[in-house]
Amino acid sequence: MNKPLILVVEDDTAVRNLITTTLKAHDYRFLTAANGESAVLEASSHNPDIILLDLGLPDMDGVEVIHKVRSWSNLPIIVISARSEDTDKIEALDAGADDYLTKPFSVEELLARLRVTQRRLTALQIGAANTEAVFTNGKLKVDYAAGCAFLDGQELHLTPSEYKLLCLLCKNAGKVLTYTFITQQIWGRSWENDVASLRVFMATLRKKLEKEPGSPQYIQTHIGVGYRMMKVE
Amino acid sequence: MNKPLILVVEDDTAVRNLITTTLKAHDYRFLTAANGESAVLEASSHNPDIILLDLGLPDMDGVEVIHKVRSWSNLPIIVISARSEDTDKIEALDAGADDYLTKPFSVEELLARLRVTQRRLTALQIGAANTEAVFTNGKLKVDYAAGCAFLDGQELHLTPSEYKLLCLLCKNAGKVLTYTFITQQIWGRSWENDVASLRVFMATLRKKLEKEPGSPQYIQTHIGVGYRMMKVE
DNA sequence: ACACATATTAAGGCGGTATTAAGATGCCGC
DNA sequence: GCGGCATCTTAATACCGCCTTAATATGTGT
Repeated sequence: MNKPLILVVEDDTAVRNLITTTLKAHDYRFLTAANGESAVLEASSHNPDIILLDLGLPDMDGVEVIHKVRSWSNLPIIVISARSEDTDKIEALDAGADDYLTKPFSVEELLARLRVTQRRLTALQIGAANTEAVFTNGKLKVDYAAGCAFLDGQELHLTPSEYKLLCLLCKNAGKVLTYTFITQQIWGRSWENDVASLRVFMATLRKKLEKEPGSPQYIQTHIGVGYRMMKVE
Repeated sequence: MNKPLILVVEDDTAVRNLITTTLKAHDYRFLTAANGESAVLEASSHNPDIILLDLGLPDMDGVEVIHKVRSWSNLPIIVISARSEDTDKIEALDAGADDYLTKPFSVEELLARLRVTQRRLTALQIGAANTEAVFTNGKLKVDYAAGCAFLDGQELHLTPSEYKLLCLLCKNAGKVLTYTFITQQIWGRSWENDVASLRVFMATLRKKLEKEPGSPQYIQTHIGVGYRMMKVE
């Protein structure tokens, strides 16, 4: 996977800088937001991998931010807060947060918890059921650990979106995946336009891995429903 | 999902009882282990959903337990420890723990973090191929989760309406379904013309799954009433 | 044999999907 | 900060297949 993109939501400039310099030093990319409104905006427009969220924001309560993000996405949210009360923790966690650190926090612990979250993300892409690191189907091979795909021994040059799409289909091989499910997994949302984009990606993906894109061998269309990875001998 | 099974690993009897009574009160099932060896054994033999792990065990270090479990499984591990040093936290998290609470911990917070973990588990199952919803009748198979049907092991290529119709009959196997009921389920309406369409769909469907469409084996006509999926041996 | 209900067949219109290309965006090195 | 490259988005068009409809054939009960 490429460098993960972290959205840092924190109004205190000093703390924000501390976090961002730490992130930069450890090979993360990052965005920042100083209030709730821009946090939601950044999250929806840049689709980060993880959100680091301070609860004490000037314009709205942090829990509200969690709710808004959760309304369209389930990307990991790690809360960093000065409030150490149990009720605060519980409220945030039940609202949809994945972890909760209290200030003052150790930078090393933050990094460790980020690694945990990342580990979970990559585990997700491999799929929970089959712990196989390599998916094989006919002449198609997908090496999840290496993050690349092969057809007939030859490596396929796939864009990030194409690769995600292929992984999703492979890890659910045999099942029909609906348009909305696919777009939610890839973009964390499901708008009308995303389905159109999905069709474009499907076209380019098929062109790369199907010998006759007209009569696909691997990816089958289910009209009005979605797509499905066929099991090839 | 059924009541989740929690493995509680804790050598202090008092703390262990506190945790287990709490779990029992909140509709969890649980197992217990008082040392590292039995913890690994229980985990491998009973396949719990989540492990609650105390690091201070008499026979081996808790981190070692994490490593052993992680060698074959990635089930969620929540560490509960008296050690509040950063290095301890980081070591455990990097070894494969999913969360880390320091004693004394709030019972409510523990429950909240358990809910977070559960939420993550169920979210995973949406994408994973765990739901075994398959209808079987003679040589006919309908995989609702995969969204496709098989006859004698061979996949049937059905149009959306044909598939819907087949599902409806299968889910009500043995019952006679009236024309109006079927059309309302498929199109959400019941006009005169829809019954005519239904007859056409029935013809194409039968042609695909009946060996002798003249004397149907699976779908029986009830004149003046509707159709019925027969139960075949 | 007649009337009625159901099955079959074929043709046309329509909607959803594939494909293409151009414009927008973001990312990288300089 | 700027320019070039790759990727993503958006829109327009062509295409294919499904659905509908109607007309005809077959079957069933009286």
